Amino acid sequence: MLAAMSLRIALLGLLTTVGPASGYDLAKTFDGSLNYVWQAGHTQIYPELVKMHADGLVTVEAEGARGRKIYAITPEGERELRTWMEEHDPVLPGRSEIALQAFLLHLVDHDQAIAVVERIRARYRAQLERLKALRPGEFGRHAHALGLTLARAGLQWADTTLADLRGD
Amino acid sequence: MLAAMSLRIALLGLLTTVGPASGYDLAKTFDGSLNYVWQAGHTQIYPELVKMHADGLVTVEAEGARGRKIYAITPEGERELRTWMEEHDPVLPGRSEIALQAFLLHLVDHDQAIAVVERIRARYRAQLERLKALRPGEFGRHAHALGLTLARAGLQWADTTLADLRGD
DNA sequence: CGGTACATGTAAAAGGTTACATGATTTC
DNA sequence: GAAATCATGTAACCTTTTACATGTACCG
Repeated sequence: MLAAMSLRIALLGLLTTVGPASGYDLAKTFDGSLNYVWQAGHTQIYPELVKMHADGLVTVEAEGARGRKIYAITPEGERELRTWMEEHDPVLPGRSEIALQAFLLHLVDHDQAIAVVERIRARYRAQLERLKALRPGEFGRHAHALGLTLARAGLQWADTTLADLRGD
Repeated sequence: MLAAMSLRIALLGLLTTVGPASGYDLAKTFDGSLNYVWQAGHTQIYPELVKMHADGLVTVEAEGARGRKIYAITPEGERELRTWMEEHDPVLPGRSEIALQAFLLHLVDHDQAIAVVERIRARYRAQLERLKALRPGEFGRHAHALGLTLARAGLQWADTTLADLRGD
């Protein structure tokens, strides 16, 4: 069993949380709230559901109009999900364009550096606003709190850095 | 020109910051400090340098012992790097195993939830310690500050969440 | 009957990881 | 002369993105 497969876990988690759903539904949910913690488009979700079906983690519970297929999690899928939560040691994101720009700030001149940090600030600001606008429950409560905390921290860094750059 | 290509930017940034270097050197630097903002192994770096050479962004300045090749950034490479810093709107990391576990916390029982958050806490703690141990200058000053701020925020979330879980 | 939302897919390319492979130089 | 480090690479595989492709049902 591979270490990654987080897309699988996200799908199994959604099926457990919201009950049986189609790939289309799951893609919408990704778009609406889960996308703050894990992103995936329908072109990744549909084939993955087929593989999960082959692996016995989900079943096709019903087929509706327009070829709609309703997937439900199986006991084996539940076991896989629980095992991952209990045993998987999560890794910190190892790539961040924002952190890379921060890292390379010294390579651009003073005014450009300010512009870069202001762009980063706007990103964190937008993230914070989007998270604040989410209805509670639309997003896992603890993940929501984590997202808010990290967005506020990023914003704080941007403000401190701008003050530093301007007042030198 | 594609939107991503951040590995290229990271390599160009390093060549500008530390001067001409071999793929081996660059891989070491990735390992030592840049890895907090962008990760890449030598198997990704070597072929990328070859492509960047073909695209005129770097030159092979010298060849040393053991087939060592010293790459230097070209004016075109400098232009590419500057353009990215000036124009690229950075995106927030869209996938986090930590956030995914936080999102799915409600699916495991109380004791397991505490164990999950403690594991996450240990991750942020280790990150914070590693960043604090870095000699200043070994890591871009602003990226270092951002890393510290985000690690402290994650730690804070973990502490708050643990208190919340324990005192219900 | 035209537009929007529903619903599912495939294929090619890009980005990233793991395993394999080779050989030179230095240090003890 | 054995071990560690230097130094570069390839191949297979997995993950993710982008572009292409198709057809159904509902709403006005």
